[in-house]
Amino acid sequence: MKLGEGVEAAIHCAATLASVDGNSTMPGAALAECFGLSPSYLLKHLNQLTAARIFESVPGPAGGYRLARAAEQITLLDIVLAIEGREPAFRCGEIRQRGPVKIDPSAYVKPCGINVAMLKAERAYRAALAEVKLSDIVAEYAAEGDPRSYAASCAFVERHQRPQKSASPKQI
Amino acid sequence: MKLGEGVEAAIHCAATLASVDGNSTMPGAALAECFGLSPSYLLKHLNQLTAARIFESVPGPAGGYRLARAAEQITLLDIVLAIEGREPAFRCGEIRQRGPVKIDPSAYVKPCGINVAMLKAERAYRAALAEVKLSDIVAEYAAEGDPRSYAASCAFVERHQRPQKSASPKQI
DNA sequence: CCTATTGCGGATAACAATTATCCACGATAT
DNA sequence: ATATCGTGGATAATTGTTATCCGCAATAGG
Repeated sequence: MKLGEGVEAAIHCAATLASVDGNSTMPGAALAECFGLSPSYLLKHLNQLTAARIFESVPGPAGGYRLARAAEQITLLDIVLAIEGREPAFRCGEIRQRGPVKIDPSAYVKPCGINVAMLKAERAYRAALAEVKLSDIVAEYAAEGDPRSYAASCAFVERHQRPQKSASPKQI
Repeated sequence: MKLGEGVEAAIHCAATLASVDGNSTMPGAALAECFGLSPSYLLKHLNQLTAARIFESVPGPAGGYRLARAAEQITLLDIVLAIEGREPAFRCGEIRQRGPVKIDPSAYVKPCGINVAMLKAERAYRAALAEVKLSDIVAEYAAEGDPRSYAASCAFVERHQRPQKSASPKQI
């Protein structure tokens, strides 16, 4: 059981975007630089987050990314699912009906008890992630993190964020 | 986030071994046949379970595998950790201190808040798995599963289990 | 209108992990 | 003695992850 590295990058980027002003944006290249990540690969993940409606993207010069909604409305689960996909970690291959023990298919209408237990555990995992809001992460960082580090992050954002002419797009 | 296929195989094998008589054993080849799995690869997983003291192995003809302790004393977490390893799914790469924002190392003595939240969620996952005993899986299968399927499984075990001469090894 | 900047998507390659197979070896019941 | 079985190592086949590149569309600013 392993999460891709993209998850860590995605959450850090989301936390960073949470502190840009109003509807300003931050280019993907700046986010990559901020964490020492390869820009070309990070863009893939930023794309997934945009597709999941967690980020919004603005093309053109002065373009970039911003949060699609308030940090209070984004959970760690949203981000993890956007990067890792929605399929459960445990994939039941129904091996119970693959050997010589296999009998009539009508005997397997009930889901495999093992699968049920594993999925239930994963629901607990996801529930725990859903309880953590992006705003919690940012608040904890501002309150508990080292003040110098926090100031450095804010300065970096200040330096790279770009104000937008048009107002934030209307909600559909 | 994905679990290896070995987990499904391991749990099914454990549940099967739970219904062998006394200190009888069942050969790995029989377990592989039971679920239509490749024998040579399944042996690797059975080995991991033996190393984790969940299974016991007996060499020689009439040898094979059996549970190392009662099914009530084995949880799904035990099995998952034996196969997947004990490292957490989320591996914090400390990317917060990899970009130009990085400052003095003394600013990063506190663990990253993101890592804390992710590890907490995984503890919830493991706690849920620890609550499910192998005996629960077997009992549920006997009570709720299709009677024909249950009978077929029992017959398969009957046919392949092998009684042992010597008593179960003493607990250390 | 032109240009520079930015996100998007596809194609592709480098790399790592998982899955699978095979063989020589030691143990042991018959 | 011999056939059966688990162990461990070596090795391949397969898949997934990580990373890079290039052409395209969008757009702010001159």
